[in-house]
Amino acid sequence: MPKRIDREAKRVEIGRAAMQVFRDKGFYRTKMADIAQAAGIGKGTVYEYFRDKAHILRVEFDRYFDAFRLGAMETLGRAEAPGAKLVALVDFALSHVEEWRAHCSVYMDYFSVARTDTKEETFTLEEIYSDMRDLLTGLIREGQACGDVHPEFDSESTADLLLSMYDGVVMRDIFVGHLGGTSRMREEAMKLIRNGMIAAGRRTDETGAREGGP
Amino acid sequence: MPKRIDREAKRVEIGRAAMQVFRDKGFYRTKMADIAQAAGIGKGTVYEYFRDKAHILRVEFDRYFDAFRLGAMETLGRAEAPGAKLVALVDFALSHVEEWRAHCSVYMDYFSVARTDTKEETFTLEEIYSDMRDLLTGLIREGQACGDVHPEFDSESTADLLLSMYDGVVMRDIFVGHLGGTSRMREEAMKLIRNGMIAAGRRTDETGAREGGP
Amino acid sequence: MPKRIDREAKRVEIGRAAMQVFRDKGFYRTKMADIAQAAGIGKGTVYEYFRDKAHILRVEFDRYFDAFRLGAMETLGRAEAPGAKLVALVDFALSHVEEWRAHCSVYMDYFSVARTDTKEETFTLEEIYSDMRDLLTGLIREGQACGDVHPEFDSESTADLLLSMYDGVVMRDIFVGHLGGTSRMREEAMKLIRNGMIAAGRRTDETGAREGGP
Amino acid sequence: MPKRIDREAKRVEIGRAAMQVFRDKGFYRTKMADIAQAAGIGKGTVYEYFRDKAHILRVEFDRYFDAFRLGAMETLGRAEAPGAKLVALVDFALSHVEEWRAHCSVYMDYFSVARTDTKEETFTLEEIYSDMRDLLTGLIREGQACGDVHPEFDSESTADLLLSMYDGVVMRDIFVGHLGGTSRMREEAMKLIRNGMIAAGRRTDETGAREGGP
DNA sequence: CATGAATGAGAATTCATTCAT
DNA sequence: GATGAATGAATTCTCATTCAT
Repeated sequence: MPKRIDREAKRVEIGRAAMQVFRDKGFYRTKMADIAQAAGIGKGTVYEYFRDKAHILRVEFDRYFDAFRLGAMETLGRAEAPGAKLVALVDFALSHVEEWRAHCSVYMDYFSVARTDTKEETFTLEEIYSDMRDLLTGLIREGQACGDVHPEFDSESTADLLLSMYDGVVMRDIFVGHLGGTSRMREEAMKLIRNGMIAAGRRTDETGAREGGP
Repeated sequence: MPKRIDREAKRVEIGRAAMQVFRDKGFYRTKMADIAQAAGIGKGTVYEYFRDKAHILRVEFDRYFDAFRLGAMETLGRAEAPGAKLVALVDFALSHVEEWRAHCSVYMDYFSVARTDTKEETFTLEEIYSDMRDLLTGLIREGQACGDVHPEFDSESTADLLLSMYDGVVMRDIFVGHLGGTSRMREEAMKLIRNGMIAAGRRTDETGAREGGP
Repeated sequence: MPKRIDREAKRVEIGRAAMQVFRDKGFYRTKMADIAQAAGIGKGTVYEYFRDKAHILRVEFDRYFDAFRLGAMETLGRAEAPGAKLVALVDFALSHVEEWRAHCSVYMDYFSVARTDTKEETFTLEEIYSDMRDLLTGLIREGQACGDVHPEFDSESTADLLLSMYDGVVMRDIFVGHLGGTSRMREEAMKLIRNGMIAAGRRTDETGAREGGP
Repeated sequence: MPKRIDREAKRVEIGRAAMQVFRDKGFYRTKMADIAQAAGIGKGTVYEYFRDKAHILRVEFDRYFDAFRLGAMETLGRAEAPGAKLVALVDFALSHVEEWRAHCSVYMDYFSVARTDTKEETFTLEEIYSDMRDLLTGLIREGQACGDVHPEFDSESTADLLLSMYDGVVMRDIFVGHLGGTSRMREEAMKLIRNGMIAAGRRTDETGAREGGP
């Protein structure tokens, strides 16, 4: 039992070290030796914990996506109306980016590896995008049904757009790189969505009232 | 009397073939031999036209960014008011994605290579982002000054957000992959921005009136 | 608990094998694969011990020159008079050629590589030539001052000439190739130098008296 | 007929240009393109005049050795006694180095190529060395027979030694590189040989009397 | 378990040589 | 003849992965 825990702790430690290196040099330019060195262990030892280089990425992003899923569910549970849920979800997603900055910097590489991997390993990517897309589409439809969301928006395309915004913010972080940028972008995004999509008079959510009635 | 060849045309041709392969297999998994084969030429010939693999990417994306810059300038020239310019610019940017789909699919790899390149080659990336950011920031400020744009938006962060949306849409294309998605996302994005950022009563531009109101 | 290996011993072993191949095929025609095969190891393993092909040469000739330097110093320590030192030094140098035949055969390639190397690695060549030239020049001058050496010789040019003789003997070995040639050339060289440079009556040294006479 | 001459002139011109580049970069690092550029012609044109890269070397050194042979014969023709012939020959050989400096710098590469060439082309090298060795051996023997040359020298080994001196002086030039060095080395070499090998009282030759005696 | 020495498949790149114009 | 575009054989070098200790 303690063994288990030690092993798992070490795996996490190696994963963290690897992500750090991926972030600095990019996945493809990172050598297993770099990872081993960063983790302070021998080259062969990495293979005791991960099948191969791509596996590290996979495991790390499984953690990332699991946290995302969990947070998203919690967020949805806390809000009542569809419009509020929608806004809260977007807000959560962008805040998630801030919390997982280390992973975001490597996101593109994960994308690239997931997309071009030849072994047919399962990468969570397509699945979670599909899930989130369905979720958003449903929320928009419900929101429109109850008058929270402007009816002029096409639910599917708008869901795609929101996902794209999320992706874009993730990428942005890689470039601009200075802390705080994401947080402020998130605020603007929230304004944009509230103003642009949510019907006036419904723009209140638990994140904080933005517009108050008459 | 030697063989006369339009080197520039051939270069473009090889570049096109390379982009095709990059799109299919990803930049890092693409071998120079693949490119040569796709272009129907010998392996060594590729090196007659490009210094190395990354150079192909660089040249192709220079073309991409040049076209972007040109189109953006033209777009700005056609609109009058800052708000209209802003909307038109976003509209153009998203339409550019549609036109240059082949490049967008490889965008992430360009990102990755540009970011991690060890030789100190010049990649246009940072420069154009910086330029566009300044441009957008300026437009938002002007728009706010003349009442076109809601004053609650922070110009810099909002510029970043719009750039992120652009990046996100570019990426999206890689995943969803089916044509038309981008076009419909663009429409939703325009609605969102008009509704959310542009003051009511100013939401008309040459792209088409959306809300008139007396 | 990992595999323990005497890295230095293995390095020497690979170096030896490489020199053998260089000798047979010449440096430029030798492939890393040849060296690996000759050393009975894998291609990649060579790179664990040497940066590249030229590095092998460098390391091997560092050993050669170190031995030369050491031997030269010892030789000088054993002789008393300048003339005797001079003669003993030339004698040692030529005997060194015999001992290091394997290296001499590759000497020209070392020359060539050292001279044209593009990376700015340090090759010992210029340094040791410069050192030896100074040493010889000094000895000749001292010898002339004390009457051991004929005064008509210009010390610097004669030092150059003696170095050239050394180089020539090194090269010769490559061509003639049969053992023993060098040894006999050395004898003739000693006669020539004793007769030609050393004043009669001083032609005795510890290497063996040649002319005594009252 | 004029065609012939033009062709030959151009061939010489290309050869000269090639030697210049070989001298600067070394034979192996020189590309055919470098040679073409240095000669101011197209890459393919070089092949109109030379079979391949090694062929340029071969042709150029044929010219070098032809000149050597011719000069040696003339030199021998001018001297009378064996001792004088010997001295004159060595003197000529070293002066030849001075005259053909451009070739000497490339001598080692010629050596190397000649030694390791896989196609079984004829390189003059072994032949001329063998010829010169025989010639020198003969002269020494004759000189000893008539009392010109000290009897203690072994004719063959001494011939080898003299050849080695020649080789060494050729090499030296590559390193030291400053003009004049060779000329002064030659003077010292002549002193050494006259004093060391030639019997007193016979040390006069057409190059100039050195020792008269009372 | 941990390790790092060994490996060889694989990719980039070079460049002598050919040959259509 | 002259040329330089095209080529692919040849070589270097890298690095993920294995495995004996």
